Amino acid sequence: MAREMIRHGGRSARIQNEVHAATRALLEVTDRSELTVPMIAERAGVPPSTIYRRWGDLSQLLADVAVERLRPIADPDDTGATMGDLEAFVVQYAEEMSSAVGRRLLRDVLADAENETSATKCCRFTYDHLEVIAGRAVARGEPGIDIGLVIDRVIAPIVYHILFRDRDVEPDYCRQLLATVEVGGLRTAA
Amino acid sequence: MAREMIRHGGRSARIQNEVHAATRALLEVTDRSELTVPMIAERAGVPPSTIYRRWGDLSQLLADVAVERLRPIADPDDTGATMGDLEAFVVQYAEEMSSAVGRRLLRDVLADAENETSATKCCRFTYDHLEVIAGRAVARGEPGIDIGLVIDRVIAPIVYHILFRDRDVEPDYCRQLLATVEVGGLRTAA
DNA sequence: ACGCTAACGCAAATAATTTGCACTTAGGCA
DNA sequence: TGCCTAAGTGCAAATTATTTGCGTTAGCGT
Repeated sequence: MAREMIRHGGRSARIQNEVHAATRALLEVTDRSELTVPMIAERAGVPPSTIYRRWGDLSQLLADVAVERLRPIADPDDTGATMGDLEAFVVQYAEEMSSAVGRRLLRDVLADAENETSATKCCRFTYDHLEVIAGRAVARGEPGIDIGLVIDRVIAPIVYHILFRDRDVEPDYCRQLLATVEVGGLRTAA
Repeated sequence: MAREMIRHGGRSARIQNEVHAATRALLEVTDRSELTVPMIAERAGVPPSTIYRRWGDLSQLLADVAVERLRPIADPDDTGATMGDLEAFVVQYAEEMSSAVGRRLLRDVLADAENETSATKCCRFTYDHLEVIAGRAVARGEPGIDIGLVIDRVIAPIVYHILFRDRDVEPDYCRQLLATVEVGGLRTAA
């Protein structure tokens, strides 16, 4: 039987939690550039070799931790109206991602050269959130939103400016971006 | 005299060139994840300590090399018309950046946690290119282009999709993005 | 040409990463 | 339920990468 056999429970899971927790805790007080695997291992109470075997190297571990932190814990706020939902989501997204912590998470996710699935997962989170908002719109009988258009017009510029630090992404700017998908009643993508 | 005293010529410059060349050469045949500083040092004919002292670590060296490779060697093509210039530039930009090499360069630039100037420099290149095109437009008496708008509407989505790998950025898609800044004769940003 | 010192090369010391082997244990199966 | 098997772990030795002190080389300003 060629079954996959990947362990999820018990010790394995406990170790994953402890390593993740140790990483998060150390990132609070340590610069990313002086964070090391042995440091995390000691704090988590495991030997370094366990971390190397399981995650490969520091950047992959950081990417894994970052993805977990970026994973949404709840659906976007329901404001009762599609544009309200969008605005609430986008403004909060920009605020979180442009913070020092958020920026680091974004970079950790992108830095991980192997396992490009980190980046894919992370952008999936955004897509899923927008899909929930789109679903609500339909349920309410409002015109649906074009998710691809929102990503291109709103999310992408925000992420670009955060990554390249060439301008702030304050709420007003986010609303300006959003306004461009609103014209003509959330029209379909070009 | 509190002059800075940074050396640019002679040996120092030669070493920088050799290390850069060695890095580029090794990246052709080696996966980024198995590239090491001692490897580059040997190929460049310098001791590893020289690299560590000068660049700090591998990711900073890779970022430095990436910035140099992204630095434009010439002004964007002059097609005789503003939209033609823009289209030529954007399509080529997307093609270069979405290749395996381009994607790696982009990530190397962003990965470097210290010295965030790498990212800034790199996005400056794009801005400068657009400024040249904008300057030509004015010189021809055509309406000027809003560089911020082009970045938000065209460059940012392209970069986003390349980094997160959630869709291809083929020429047609680039032209669609460009079309949204063309409506109303290159109108001023929102 | 001369002096000053940034940048270098070397090698020893330190730290990180890899690896073989024995052991533990999650999860499937009887 | 209680075996069985291999995924996952811990340990420690071997390897490899990184840091650092110190003497030397060579830009650059005078």
